[in-house]
Amino acid sequence: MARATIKDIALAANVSPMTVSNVLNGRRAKASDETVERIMVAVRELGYRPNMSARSLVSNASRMVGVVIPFTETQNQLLLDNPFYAEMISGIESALRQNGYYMMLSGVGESNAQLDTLSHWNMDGLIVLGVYREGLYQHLRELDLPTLLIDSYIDDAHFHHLRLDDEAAAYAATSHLIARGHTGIALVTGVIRTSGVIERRLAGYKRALSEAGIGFDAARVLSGSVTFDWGAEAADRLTQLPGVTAAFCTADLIAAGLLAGLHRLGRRIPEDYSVMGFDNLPVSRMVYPALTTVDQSILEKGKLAGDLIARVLRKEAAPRESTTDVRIVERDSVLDRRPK
Amino acid sequence: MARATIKDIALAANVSPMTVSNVLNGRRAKASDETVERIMVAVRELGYRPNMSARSLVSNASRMVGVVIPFTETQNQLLLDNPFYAEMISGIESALRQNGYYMMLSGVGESNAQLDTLSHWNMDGLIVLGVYREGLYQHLRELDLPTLLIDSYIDDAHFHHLRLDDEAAAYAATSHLIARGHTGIALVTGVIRTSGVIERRLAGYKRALSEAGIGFDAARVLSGSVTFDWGAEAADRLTQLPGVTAAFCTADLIAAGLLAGLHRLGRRIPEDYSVMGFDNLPVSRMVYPALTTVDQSILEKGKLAGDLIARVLRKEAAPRESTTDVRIVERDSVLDRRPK
DNA sequence: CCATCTCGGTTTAACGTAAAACCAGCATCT
DNA sequence: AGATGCTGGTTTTACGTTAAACCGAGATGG
Repeated sequence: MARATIKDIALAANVSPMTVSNVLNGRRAKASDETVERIMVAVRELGYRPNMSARSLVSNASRMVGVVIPFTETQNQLLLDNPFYAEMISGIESALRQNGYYMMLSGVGESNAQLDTLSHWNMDGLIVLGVYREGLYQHLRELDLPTLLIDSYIDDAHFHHLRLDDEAAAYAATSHLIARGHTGIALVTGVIRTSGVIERRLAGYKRALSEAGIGFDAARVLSGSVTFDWGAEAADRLTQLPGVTAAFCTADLIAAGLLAGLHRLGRRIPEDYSVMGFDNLPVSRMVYPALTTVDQSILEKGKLAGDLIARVLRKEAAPRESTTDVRIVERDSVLDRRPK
Repeated sequence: MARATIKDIALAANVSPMTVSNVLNGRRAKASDETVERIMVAVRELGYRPNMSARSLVSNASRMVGVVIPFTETQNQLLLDNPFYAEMISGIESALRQNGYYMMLSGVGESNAQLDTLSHWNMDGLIVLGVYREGLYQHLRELDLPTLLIDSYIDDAHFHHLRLDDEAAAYAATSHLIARGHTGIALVTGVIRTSGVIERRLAGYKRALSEAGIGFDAARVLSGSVTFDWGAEAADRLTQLPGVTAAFCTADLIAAGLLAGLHRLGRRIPEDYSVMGFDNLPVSRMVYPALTTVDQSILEKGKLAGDLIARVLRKEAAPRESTTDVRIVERDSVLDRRPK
């Protein structure tokens, strides 16, 4: 026997299909209690499951939100092995679900093909994580859907934004090190793209130095990629730098690599070098020593993103731009050098 | 202007909608090159995007495979923060995409609600990661879809299976420690459910001991959960055990915790305790010292899973049960105690 | 020379659902 | 008494696509 449809229910409950539809979707309270009861019995007995394809076709909506994350650069693979994205997605999914929406995950790499697949499924809205080439944003605009960009500084009224105050966060982290007596502070970071997150963190780093009367030295900015391997490599560079006693890494993944690299070179942490991370990923507790880091409560941010897009989809008032807070988590990777 | 439909294309190319459909889907080569060309031009000019809802409705298929992972126990949240699942999903998605399928991710917790949502969308097949209560499998059977279970020992001809030889893997790991002169070997593991993965690993551990003439001591089996925190806690228990010089953890996450716990207690690794993990997660390289572990190439396994279900959906011959291989990765957390 | 096949399509109908318009019967106002 | 509104529905139509059946013209076969 094929799956029961709304018509089968109608037949069994002796009403019209439209009444079944109305009752099931809680529209216009146009049904007597008795009718509702008959319908519900039929639904249960026939094991009715709504057909979302049909619903989506006729209503031109899907109750699905597409979530876009980058593909890895080398292989065309979801960047889920980056725990940052993984945690964010958990948060998004959770909030969407509680708002009655469903998540459809898609990676995006060089082509827009995957984005198209999303659009073929009639997404109600989109959440886009991370930074992409400009062409993608053009494509997003053309899809003309409610779209929330996370951690992106694209300037366009078409998009909603969720991000943290990267400048202030980097300022806070650098100041944390300065307050503990460090003056030789390196910045270990990913690629500096214009108009991006890292640029702003660099600005915060500079401001903290400048306010403390420490001169900025471009040689102390080590720029690579947001990976463990780059962190490990950066250790070699860091130890060449005279006068440096601390490193602020703009990602925990980089910091973890730096720790490993410094171990390899026989340096002690935090005695020889203090290290700060960024994100407060689970891994920051697992490395040795546990990382002092900037917590940006990724899970909460993801949930907020889900709530925001749900608000937009319900046509409720929602801010065009939202900013989340940041907080420093002290663990064991930073030495207090101040004289007692 | 609304999105162009197949009818608009038909009008513009001066053919019937059916011909457009046939050309676009490469069915029965029933179109002259010239017609194909005209259609393609129209498709490009009108920016046609297929409507999957309509397609799915009429063809009763979706080219989507549902991927089920557990929710966290405490909150109802995707267990994506477990890098094991994250990596597996990357692999699955990649393979599905290459086979022309799309992935729809869903968490499952206490209720079957989320599984129902999947079924409302007309999934073509399912991939189920991890172990659940029996009720879920009953529900899965009722959905009557091609279903691949990963790492599950449910015995039912209705399902396809993909797993590794857990007994042999644990045997290999334990033997690795024995070969390096260890005789006091603890097993630190998650919850031992009947008919589960861990039970088999326990069996492999026992067999290795027995073949080496080492007596099995139940006190040396520390069972908790597959978390960093349990590993950290287990350090206290481990250090109470007389004669123990090594621990085989059935997950890298546990091993990472154990390392942190032993550091806290001032023990050196591997000098005081050798530690082995399982999975070869990225984190196993990041901890200090880097973990010797059992690599189960999760990404490849995920890809294999995607390929397998695609084969089943194409009605090609596909094995009911597949087993993947395992390999030991030597790093710095195991001491060779054999006399030189 | 008639039957059959192939090519390049067309026509018809249907998938399951919901929006919109409609309607009968009764109660209520004025 | 006629207009109006409410209750509890029903009917009609449409969404975009594809499966299945059909068809005319020319080629092929015996």
